[in-house]
Amino acid sequence: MGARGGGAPRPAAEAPGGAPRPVVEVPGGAAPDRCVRVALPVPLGRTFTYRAAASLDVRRGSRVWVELGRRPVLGVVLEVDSGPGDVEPARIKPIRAVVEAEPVVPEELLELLVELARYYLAPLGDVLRLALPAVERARREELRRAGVEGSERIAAVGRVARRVVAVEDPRGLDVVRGQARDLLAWLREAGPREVVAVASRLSNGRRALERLVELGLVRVEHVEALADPFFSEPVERDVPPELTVAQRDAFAAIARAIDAGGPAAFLLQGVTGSGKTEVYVRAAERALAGGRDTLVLVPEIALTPQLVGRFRARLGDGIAVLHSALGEGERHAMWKRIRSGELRVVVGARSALFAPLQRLGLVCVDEEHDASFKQEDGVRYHARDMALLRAHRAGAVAVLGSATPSLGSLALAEQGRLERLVLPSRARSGAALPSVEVVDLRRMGPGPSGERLLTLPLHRALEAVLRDRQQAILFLNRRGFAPGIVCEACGEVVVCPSCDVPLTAHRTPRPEARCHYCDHRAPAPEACPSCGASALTLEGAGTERIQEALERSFPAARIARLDRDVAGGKRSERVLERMRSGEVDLLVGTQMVAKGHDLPNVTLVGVLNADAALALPDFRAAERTFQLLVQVAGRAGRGGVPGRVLVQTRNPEHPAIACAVRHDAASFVAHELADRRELGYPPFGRLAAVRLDAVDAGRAEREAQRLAAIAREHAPVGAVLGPAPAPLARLRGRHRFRFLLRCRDRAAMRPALLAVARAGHDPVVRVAIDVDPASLL
DNA sequence: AGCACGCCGACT
DNA sequence: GTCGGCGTGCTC
Repeated sequence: MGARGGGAPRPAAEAPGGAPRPVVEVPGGAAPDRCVRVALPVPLGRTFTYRAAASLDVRRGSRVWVELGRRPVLGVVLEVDSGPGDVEPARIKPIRAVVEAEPVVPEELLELLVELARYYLAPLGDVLRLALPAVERARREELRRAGVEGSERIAAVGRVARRVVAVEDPRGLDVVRGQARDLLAWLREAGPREVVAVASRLSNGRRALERLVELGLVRVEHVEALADPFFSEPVERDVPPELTVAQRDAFAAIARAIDAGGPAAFLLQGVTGSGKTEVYVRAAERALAGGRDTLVLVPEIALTPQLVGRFRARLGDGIAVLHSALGEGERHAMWKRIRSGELRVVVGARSALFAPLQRLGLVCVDEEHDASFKQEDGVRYHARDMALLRAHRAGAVAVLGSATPSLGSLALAEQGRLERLVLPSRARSGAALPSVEVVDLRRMGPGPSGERLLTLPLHRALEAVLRDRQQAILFLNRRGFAPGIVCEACGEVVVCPSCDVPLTAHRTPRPEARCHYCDHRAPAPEACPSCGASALTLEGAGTERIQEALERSFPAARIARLDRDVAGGKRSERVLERMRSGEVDLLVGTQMVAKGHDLPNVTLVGVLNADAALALPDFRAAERTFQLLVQVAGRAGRGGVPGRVLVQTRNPEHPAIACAVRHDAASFVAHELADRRELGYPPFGRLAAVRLDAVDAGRAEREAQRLAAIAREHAPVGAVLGPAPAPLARLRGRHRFRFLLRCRDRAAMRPALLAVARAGHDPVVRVAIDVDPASLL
């Protein structure tokens, strides 16, 4: 085929920045083809060049259907008239079709994606797949069926729902009576609704609806269903609460920036309960009023139903909620409604960063310190950092909110790159900060229950709570019954066969030994796998053991446990609901109890072992511990009753613990920043980790040595640390090594990372470059 | 990543 | 004699 014809390819004629020039002449004097640079959803670290017939309307951001090898793929045009580059012109294939000329993502977002790929050394194709719903990467069959004009059909996936729309009509409401009249009034007021919602609203809703359709007052149209738990129940609009003085000041500053329409960035620092959400909501209203869209990022959407509820209650249903429970079709439907401008506020976790809002004016990142904003596999981006970048690019206002801001954000505030806004007290009057007491585990034996972590002071405090019919939360960052299974006879610890980490003993629902790093499970061993003696004991305590001990000591109390074993995702909300309604007196749990749930009758919080997180081999261990303690302590005394927090530790003088106890964030930050400065760790330097793993330890190590040597050649002296076995030296049967790059700034680090990325490697070894690692584990 | 091509074992 | 295993190599 191919009218490649007489167009003798010119020698690559390009001067960077020079006038774009046609490279392929079309016989007969027709307008010449252009070369177009296209990003494809393949994990190759480069773009591809295609020919676009002059008649095709292609622009930067257009989606095009091209052939890669022998398969059709959808790509995104990055550059029109790019010239052939160093590709032999004869090899350049034509664009098969322009799926839609209108840019698939806003220019600002496309720039972000390109920049993100560069920053994290990730293939642009991988980054594109993050940003486009799966359907947008359509497969061969779909493309075939869809044909050239097929963008709509390619996209038509997902369930279809029926929606009722009031028809523009000069007649008043009085043309109908009864329920039909009420219904019409509601539809005209509230806008389109799904048929299901309409029918259930009135006792005889279906009949009323039929009547309105007969009269031509409403129309039923087919749309893609939302089928979303967050939308299943209509939310009553609520009245904006009055702002505190601090909220008003913070909002005023943000509103000024929004009105000015320029980029600006704020750090909104406020303890839990100080009303950050209300500031976000008002800022979103302000942005909407000015014709700009809002993006709200939260650490985990399942844990923030209150925040979502608040947004819906105030802004109505024009909100997209993106969460992991959405199916591919639903996600896609949502994506399209965002892109079309129908939904102008997006609330979601990490990946919502890529929501195709057209006129972004406000980006809020709630709980900005939360580590889950960092993607830990695939493209390892940090959603908070990229949110700042996106906001800046889009000329939008960024608001990072937290009770315990990350040191990175605090450093940015000090440099004046974030404007700091502080909400000092709790919005609800009468809710004072709890008193925090230290229990020194070194001087404390086991309490009356016989359990070491239920010390006497804690035991007494629990008794008081139960006596006063209040509630308590006990926090222990360790699920299962016991974290160690040890043989009394030979001293061996039972470890996971594929991870070399100690197995955790579980008792419920059945006695088992489980690995917390892979899915290994085995029936609880009867005898020592190493010496055969029947002398295994369970060392240490996890949440299950604490729950058991509490049940023994307080038989009358109603006790619940909240961790990944009892409550994955949705069920955690049920446990919390039982707590809220007073069906539970004592709640034992892991991280999950620390997040911002509002439990007004909780007056006691016990941190059973504050040292657990401190012991991790990670330069951020102290920061994490401090944040965790402040967050957990924030669970106490949110109602009218003052709260009490007991922090059990063997390191009472450690700054992370001592400062958290005194509510003294400033001292902690000063201390920790001084440490980081001395060691050249972020925020005073840049860090990148190169992680390698393979089944064969020798090959992984050899590759680590080789790549580290390459990095050393391209990095400042002393910047490469390692390689060394990773803290979890074997995981899921693979041996892990890593080395670190620690540089003054990004520019110093980049050549070494590029060299590593380009070096290629032994195919049995997996290599991942992690820029700005969130965890060194 | 896909999807080809390519070169060695058990089946109609 | 073919179907099919996944090794390796390329995609403008």
